[in-house]
Amino acid sequence: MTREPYGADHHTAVRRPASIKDVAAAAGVSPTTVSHVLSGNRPVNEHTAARVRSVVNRLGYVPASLARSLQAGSTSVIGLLIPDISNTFFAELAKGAEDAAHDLGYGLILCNTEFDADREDRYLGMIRSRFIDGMVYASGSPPSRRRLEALMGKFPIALADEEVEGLEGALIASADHEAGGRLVGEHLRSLGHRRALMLTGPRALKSSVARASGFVRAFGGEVVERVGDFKEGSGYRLVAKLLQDGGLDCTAVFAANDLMAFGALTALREAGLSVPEDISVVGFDDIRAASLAHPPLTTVHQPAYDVGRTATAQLLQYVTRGEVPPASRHTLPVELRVRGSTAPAAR
Amino acid sequence: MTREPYGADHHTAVRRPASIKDVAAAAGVSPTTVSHVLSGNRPVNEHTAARVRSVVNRLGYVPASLARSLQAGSTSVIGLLIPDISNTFFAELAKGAEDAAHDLGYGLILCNTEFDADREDRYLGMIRSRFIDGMVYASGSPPSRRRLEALMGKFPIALADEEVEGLEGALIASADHEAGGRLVGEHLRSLGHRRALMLTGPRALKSSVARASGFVRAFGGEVVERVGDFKEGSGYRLVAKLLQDGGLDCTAVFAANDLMAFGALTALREAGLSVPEDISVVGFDDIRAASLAHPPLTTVHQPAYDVGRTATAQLLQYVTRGEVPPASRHTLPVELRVRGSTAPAAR
DNA sequence: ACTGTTGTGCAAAACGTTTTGGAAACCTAG
DNA sequence: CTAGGTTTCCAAAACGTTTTGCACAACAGT
Repeated sequence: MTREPYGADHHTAVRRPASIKDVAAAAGVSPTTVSHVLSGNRPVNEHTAARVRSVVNRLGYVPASLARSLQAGSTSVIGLLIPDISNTFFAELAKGAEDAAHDLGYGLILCNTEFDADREDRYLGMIRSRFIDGMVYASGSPPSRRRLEALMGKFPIALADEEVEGLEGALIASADHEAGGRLVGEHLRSLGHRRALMLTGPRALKSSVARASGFVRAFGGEVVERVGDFKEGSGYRLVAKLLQDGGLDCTAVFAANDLMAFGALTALREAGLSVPEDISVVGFDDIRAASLAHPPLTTVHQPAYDVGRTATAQLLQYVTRGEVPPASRHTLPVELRVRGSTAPAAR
Repeated sequence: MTREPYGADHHTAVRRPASIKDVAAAAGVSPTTVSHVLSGNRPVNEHTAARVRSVVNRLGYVPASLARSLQAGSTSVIGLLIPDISNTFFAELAKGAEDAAHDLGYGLILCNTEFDADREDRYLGMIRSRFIDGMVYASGSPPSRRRLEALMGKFPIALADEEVEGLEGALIASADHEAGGRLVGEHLRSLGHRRALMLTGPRALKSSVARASGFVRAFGGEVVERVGDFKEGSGYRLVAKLLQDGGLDCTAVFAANDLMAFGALTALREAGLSVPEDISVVGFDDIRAASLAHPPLTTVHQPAYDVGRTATAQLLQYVTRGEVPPASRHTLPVELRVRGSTAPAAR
């Protein structure tokens, strides 16, 4: 019993697809001509072209993009490296990146790292092996800085919303964190607040530092700072701790992101304080839940979508020309969304 | 003035990377040997191997994965087609898919369609041009059925959470929508509710129908059905309309997803009704905002992550063997999360 | 001395395209 | 009839790997 070269083993096996040679043979022309017919790269006699096209249809021929990419020297695919796609901020950013990529006919590989350095390395390997033409990098787990630095000059990379410490010379698109902090500061000041608690994010992140400094400067009043980790639990713990250790001597809380703000809200509620009557709370990011929460959270809207879109569009501008992008900064405007969690300072 | 072949135009141009030939030449061996050294596919004299490795390092040689893929006949990349990555359900699903892909060394291309048929077509083209080895399909915009059907037998495709109407013979992973509806029915019944409003999703989606039928069967009481579109606005409008047209003659509302439930909540609140005292509300999905809302929403937790992970893992099982997956169904368990939006029926 | 066996490395084919320099045939104008 | 132009198509090279068959040497066992 002979074995067929392809398929027929069982109906589940994938059969060899038609190649350009098959089409050429069936149409009685050379592969060159088939290529020209399909690409329109050079004129072909209309009669021959029609015959080729009919064979293409009959055989269901679709050019192998791999071979095309190999020849062209680029894949029309880029990567998007982020820590956690289930975080709505990054999901929005991804959406913007995907849109920008799609507009220029590029594909986008989702590189979700879960903050895992090995995983990040593996994905960065895709750019070194030239499987992707570029990378939009939005992770910023500090240990990866060195590796990134080595790649930066050789491959097209754009930084989205992360100004990694010590990484100058990069193409960067990010929200105006400083301005966001400032808006909050002005808002609370105008409501008569003079003493506030600020829950910051990790000190290593420039964005985190910028939010805090913008706030402190604009607020003018007294600010107590506590360092969190951008997670709900840390907002809860920091506030609960303060409440327990002899009370929270302030009329407003500014958390450097919404998640921590929610944690703070829970802690305050549990302590019998009501928001915004007793104390005002402000977040940062404007995630979906912010407007749905009770009370709806006053927060700084971050243009996550635009950050992703801008970073990607900028990157592609250079990728399409086969260039490594030069240093440049694109700062996107931020907006204060005043909702129900802030009110005039209690007296 | 002569033009250099690569780079040196300006420091921004990408220079030609070292190829296996360059390495071979520099090490005084054949490309074959270099390949064997790196792949370990055949033994090579340790002395020669060391020399080759040193040249590899010196030149910073990284094999071009494109060429490798072309030769191997597969790219180790699959696609994930979804309508909207910024929807937390799909973001979770994507996370599961990405994890499963990563485990087997596969990359994942994000195909976000925004429910746009053209966009979907373009992405499906990637599988026909064999740029991706398979596709996890989670969109289900009805018009694409025919196209999908044509692909199904020829390329590896898995359906995630969408049992597209009339598309049998597929590999499917989905949550147990029917059971979810049943759980809600039982819950409300046990709280003494006898008359309920059900806000369903589009009739064309099997999942939507299953949620409703499971609910109706288990609830037993009287059910008024209204068809929505899974968006917040439709939940709001449907309830507002009913309230206006002579009152809502029921003690509970079951929305086929959380977003519509939020819309319903808003409409009820605006009408002066309080939840859950006057009327209970239940959602479906358990998106992030559900637990943060006020009152926290009772809902059915859908294992989005597992759906994505299972669909992908199953698909890859066949992809790695070069087979098209056979029909099979993987139903994942669902869980009722009882929170603050449901209470015993008012009398 | 013959026959294997093992170790080592290379040449060439193959994967499926696109691109480029001509060749052949035909036309046109002088 | 010839020089130059057009039209139409093809052969071959190139993209960068992996795989396979083979050659050559060295060495062992008989």
